[in-house]
Amino acid sequence: MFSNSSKYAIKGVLYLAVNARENRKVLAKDIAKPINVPPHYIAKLLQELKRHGIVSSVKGPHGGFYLNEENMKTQLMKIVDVIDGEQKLRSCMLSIRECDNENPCPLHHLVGETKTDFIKNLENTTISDLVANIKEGKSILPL
Amino acid sequence: MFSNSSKYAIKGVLYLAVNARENRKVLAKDIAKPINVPPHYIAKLLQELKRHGIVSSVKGPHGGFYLNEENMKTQLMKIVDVIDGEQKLRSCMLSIRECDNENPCPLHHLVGETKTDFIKNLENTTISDLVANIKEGKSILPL
DNA sequence: CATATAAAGGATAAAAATGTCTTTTAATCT
DNA sequence: AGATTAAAAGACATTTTTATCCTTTATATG
Repeated sequence: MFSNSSKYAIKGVLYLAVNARENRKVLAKDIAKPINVPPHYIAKLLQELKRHGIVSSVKGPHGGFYLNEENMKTQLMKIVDVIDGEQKLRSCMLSIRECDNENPCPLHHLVGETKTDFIKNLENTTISDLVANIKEGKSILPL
Repeated sequence: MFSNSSKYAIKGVLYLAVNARENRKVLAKDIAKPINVPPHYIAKLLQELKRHGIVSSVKGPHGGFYLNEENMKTQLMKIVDVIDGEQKLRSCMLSIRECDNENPCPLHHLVGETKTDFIKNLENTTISDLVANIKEGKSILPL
């Protein structure tokens, strides 16, 4: 569906959403174990996410990563787009360029609304939505 | 969603379904161009599919690949399973082992029925179903 | 039976994804 | 200012996926 890297990125951001705040930053190396991702790997991904304004960070003593109020409003799609590129998700099941509703490839109807709905969900769901679900017990940690 | 290799495999099988029969076999190298897949690559994939009884082939003069009646009944899921492994498709969006309906990961509900439906479609749809759709003009070639 | 044909199989190469390590830069604290 | 901390950046290593090439085996045909 999407790459390991995107999964890692989402897990990292979600971990920050639950465990970090501006006055309670988390070090890259302390995120790695709880979300089950190699330390240097998650560090790289968080750097990239920071560059795109999806997470916040401060260097030096008492530094680390966190999400501010604005970051919490990030759509899941934004994360996937930064890491994998949105196109990867939207492209035809058989990678046929001309495939669309007018010219559907042989698998097009098999996916049908399904895929469109999924993408809409990624666009409409924010990090804080996911956190809300967790707090309401609708979904669970750990990652 | 699934790998390039699976896409190639599906395209190859579909091409055979439409263009080959036991008395009209197609050479591996002649499949490559119309489905837009490297010649040696599709040859490898067809070998693997043959091993699993998904396509038929004969060596030597007037040999080549084709689908018999039985092959036409292959479920799409079978192809994906042979090439990618079914598990890849079924696994949790965040690759969390314990994730299921009782212990849903934070993305679980986002996919919801959607993914289950898609997998059911792959299981219920056969090559001849896809060919029928093409003949009825519900989906289009080329690949 | 010899020869040509085409898949099968094995080895290798290239590219992309994943993972690790080292150095540099920025912030904090004494 | 100097030392320490931690992210940022860049280089490097490994693994997996994708792609190509060469040899072997099976089949048909003259």
